[in-house]
Amino acid sequence: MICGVTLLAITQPCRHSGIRVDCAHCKARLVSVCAAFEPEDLDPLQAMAHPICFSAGETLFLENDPSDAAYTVTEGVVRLYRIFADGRRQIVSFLLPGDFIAAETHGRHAFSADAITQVTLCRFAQTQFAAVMERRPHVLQRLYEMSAQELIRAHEHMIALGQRSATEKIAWFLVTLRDKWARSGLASNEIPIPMLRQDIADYLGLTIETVSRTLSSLARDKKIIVMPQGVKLTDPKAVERLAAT
Amino acid sequence: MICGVTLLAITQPCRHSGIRVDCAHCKARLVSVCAAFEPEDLDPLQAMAHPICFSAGETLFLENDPSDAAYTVTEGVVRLYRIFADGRRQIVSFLLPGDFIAAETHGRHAFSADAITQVTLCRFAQTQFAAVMERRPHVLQRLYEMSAQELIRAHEHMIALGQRSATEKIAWFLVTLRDKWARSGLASNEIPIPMLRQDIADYLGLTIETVSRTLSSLARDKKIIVMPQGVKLTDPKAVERLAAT
DNA sequence: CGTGGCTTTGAGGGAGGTCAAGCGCCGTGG
DNA sequence: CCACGGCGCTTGACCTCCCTCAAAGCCACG
Repeated sequence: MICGVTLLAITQPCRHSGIRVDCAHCKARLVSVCAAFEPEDLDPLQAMAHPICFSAGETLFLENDPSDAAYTVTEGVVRLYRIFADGRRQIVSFLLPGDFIAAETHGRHAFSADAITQVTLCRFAQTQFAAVMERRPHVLQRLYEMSAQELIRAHEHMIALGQRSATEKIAWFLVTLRDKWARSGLASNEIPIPMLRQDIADYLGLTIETVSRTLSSLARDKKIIVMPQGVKLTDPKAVERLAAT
Repeated sequence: MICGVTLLAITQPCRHSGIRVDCAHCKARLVSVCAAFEPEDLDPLQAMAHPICFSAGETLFLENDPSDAAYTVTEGVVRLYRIFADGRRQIVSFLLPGDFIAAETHGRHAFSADAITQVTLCRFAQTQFAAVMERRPHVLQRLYEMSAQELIRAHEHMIALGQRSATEKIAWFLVTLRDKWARSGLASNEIPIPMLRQDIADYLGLTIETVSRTLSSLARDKKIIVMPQGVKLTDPKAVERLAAT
């Protein structure tokens, strides 16, 4: 069954309090900022990490909301986006477990975010976080490296938006999403896709119709199989060739 | 005369050695990483900063070149880009004085860069730079902030590429370029544009013909005046409205 | 079984790409 | 000094890919 992990997450109840933080067993730790803390030195991390939980569809925050915290996604998928007055929406990135949210200017969020599936986050209050970094430069170092990495990803997204055809965009989306899942331990050519067609369209600068048509066309060519909750790459090489990184 | 600054830079001779670093009088200092150093504490900065100079058209480095340094642009304009096997090119950003270059993965440059005008850079050897940051966390802090800021700019570029029409893209390009120049002290509605039409096209995901047609159309509507080395916004409000940030 | 949200598919149109020609500017050489 | 050639830019005509509008299918839920 495809997307077992995601579906499981959706069906679990979402409790907003009373959850214990357990950094030692956190699946997201090693791919997140938290990896800057040694396993035998998790106490200060655990002390300032506060878990929050959102159901699918809930809004984490809106653009321009005052921001006094940073977050690490520990479970679920988040979309980060900006909306125009006329309703156009650009999804800037999909956040998976391990991803860090700190994009803000002058204490306000630069983008809106909401939960695509059920989501759990670790919340770090800005002041505490700053204090910890003061004493542990390598945490800041780690944060900087992650941000630089994120910048490179953003650049590749730009390439996709600016230079690729609809088919290439979809192929690129599938391949990069597969690799992102792999990073959080789900390495497979069966790619869970919890987001709606509209999300994919707004991520790639296309319309839902074009997304749908393109997926159908790839399926007709026996390169993929479209499933209710995701896509299976039956000819990964061909799809990767289309993605043309 | 429009673009006096840029033209001056182009006509100056480019000497590759024998230039003294003078951080105290560097125009780019206050907007770059170097702002993390106090005015009375510029010696360590000056000690590790090595100036390099490139003529218009020269390549600074190519994608995948090993990278053992970071750079700050002190004069001129640089384009950062990636090229595909089939010749498509996406320009990821234009770097102006004060901008910092450190985008790399695993010691290799993630993108290619070359000089659009004559360019001078301050080079910081990776090892020295890392050593300084070790002792001065606030430099790292500054670097992180700049990188986060850059990430936000990249996201806005993505929005431009994904959601905007040709006219909106051009308007956005003009407005943001104007504001970038303003940041390095050249605040005016007469915008120097040292880059070629092809550069603009590859930056916005358009063709040179569309760039040209769109500029002509904006000029016909009396919103701008197209000049040999740049563009003058005759109706800044209208152009800003089109840019629809 | 009906309703509503999401997706797929089809038909037609338009924004921007492609191809091609011509212009303006500048450096070079006769 | 002017003719020539090259490069970058502009403009026009045509075409294509993707968007728009519309309808129908699928599935979950009441």
